[in-house]
Amino acid sequence: MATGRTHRPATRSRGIPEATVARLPLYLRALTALSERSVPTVSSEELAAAAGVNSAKLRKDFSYLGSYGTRGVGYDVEYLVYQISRELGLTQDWPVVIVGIGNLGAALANYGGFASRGFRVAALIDADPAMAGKPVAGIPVQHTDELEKIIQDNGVSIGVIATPAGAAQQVCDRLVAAGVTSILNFAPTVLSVPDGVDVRKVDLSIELQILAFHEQRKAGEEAGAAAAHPAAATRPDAADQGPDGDVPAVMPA
Amino acid sequence: MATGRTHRPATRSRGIPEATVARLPLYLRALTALSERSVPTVSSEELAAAAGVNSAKLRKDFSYLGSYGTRGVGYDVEYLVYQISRELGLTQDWPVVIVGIGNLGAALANYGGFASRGFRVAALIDADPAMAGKPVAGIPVQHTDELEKIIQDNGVSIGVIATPAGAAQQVCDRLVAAGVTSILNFAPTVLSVPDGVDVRKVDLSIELQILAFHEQRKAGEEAGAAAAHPAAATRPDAADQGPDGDVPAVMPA
DNA sequence: TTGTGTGAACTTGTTCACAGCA
DNA sequence: TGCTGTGAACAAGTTCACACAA
Repeated sequence: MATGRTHRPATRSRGIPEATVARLPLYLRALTALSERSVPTVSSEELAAAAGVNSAKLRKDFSYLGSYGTRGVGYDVEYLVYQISRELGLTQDWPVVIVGIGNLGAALANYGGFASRGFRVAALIDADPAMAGKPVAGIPVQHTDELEKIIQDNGVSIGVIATPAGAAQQVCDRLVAAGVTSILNFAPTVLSVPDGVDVRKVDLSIELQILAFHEQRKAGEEAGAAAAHPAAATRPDAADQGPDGDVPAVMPA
Repeated sequence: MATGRTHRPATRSRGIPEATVARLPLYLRALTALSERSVPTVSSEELAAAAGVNSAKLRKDFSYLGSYGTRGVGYDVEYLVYQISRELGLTQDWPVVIVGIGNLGAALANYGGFASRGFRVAALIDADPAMAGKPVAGIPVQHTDELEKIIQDNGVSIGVIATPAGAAQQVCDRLVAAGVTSILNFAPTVLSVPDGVDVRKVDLSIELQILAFHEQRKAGEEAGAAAAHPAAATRPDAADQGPDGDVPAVMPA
């Protein structure tokens, strides 16, 4: 166990590991699907398969939240959905603003999963005066000049930056100054923010480069097993999606 | 990794930790910016600040690549750009297909950073016959029927899935069967793939949920220091971006 | 019997702090 | 002198394996 002291489950579990937090949405999605199919209970094994992780990890993750399962049976789907939602703070409504309504911003505005789970697009903001008033995904775009007012009037604490890289830091500074404390950044730039503000970044080109690295490695390995022809031994049921490090790598000191 | 078996091919000493690989693109971007400003050398301290990490980590990361710095001086920018590019496999050209040309697919197709660094959009594919032939970002959309042919003709090994969740697994299976071995998945679904295929996922709603978790926690902590008014102590140089940060999400099969 | 919950072992990643080279 | 390169300490995350509740 992490902290020496045995913590009380039910209410406030201090210290849920970050890696666990990052997986809760995954479990939640799988559970929601089960819930829609009116499945009453799941075992860690089944749920883990659905979420693409292994079952020991899932059980460990859940143990940080409390003891919500029943030995010999499994987890109650509805109950878990509720507990995880609460833990993630999704039982309340989070107004979100999207800044930068280009291709990507529009895609985000149209993204359905947005609204579905506690998030509400409070406003779309763009620097181009020609965009002002034009509706995107049914929401009229507002000009950057309104940014501070929008944030304050709507009590927005989460902002999404989908501007070009050059504008991102400036937009970020204004968001933060206006009271935003969590930022999801799609611009390919490192943002600097004061303490207490969370930034998460999503970066297409970084993801591709990581894939290229592994791809290159595979190509260099034309010696191993039945490589060479991927089309051949397609066995589409590998199931276990979750763990992250492929390429364990030898690492000789 | 999925099956207990640690697949450890005969590949040489190349044991670059996954966490390091995930940061190399960051360093590369910072270095490219320096290169464009004709800066000849950087210290680990400066480069680390530009990339949003701390300098010890950066030095450790570089040490896995080799000894490319000069003590007392720093790193040669051009040389490092080359070494990292090579390590990431960006000295070759990677043809990529994007499947699902909705809002998001179009945004991706238009994304400049795509082409800039070794990646080339070889084709855009969509299931809607009405889309066929329509140019997006200057590239005509092709129908899903052509998928296998496109992959094979262009030697594509990296595929981007930007379809609705319901179609993602099927598209994935076809991509893999046709020879794709790396997939970047934007659909909110767990994909199952055979061993040897890498999947990385980008999921807006997961990112937002993680932010909501931290946001909720902040709200519950209204006791701490300078609470309530973030606008106050703005100190825009906190530098280190990834506190809990990246949480990549490599999902090998 | 079944499947959760969890100490304990293990693996991976980060930070420290300093030896040693330019 | 200044900054890299790296062993060693530390921290976080994952997996194992089994006691134990239902």
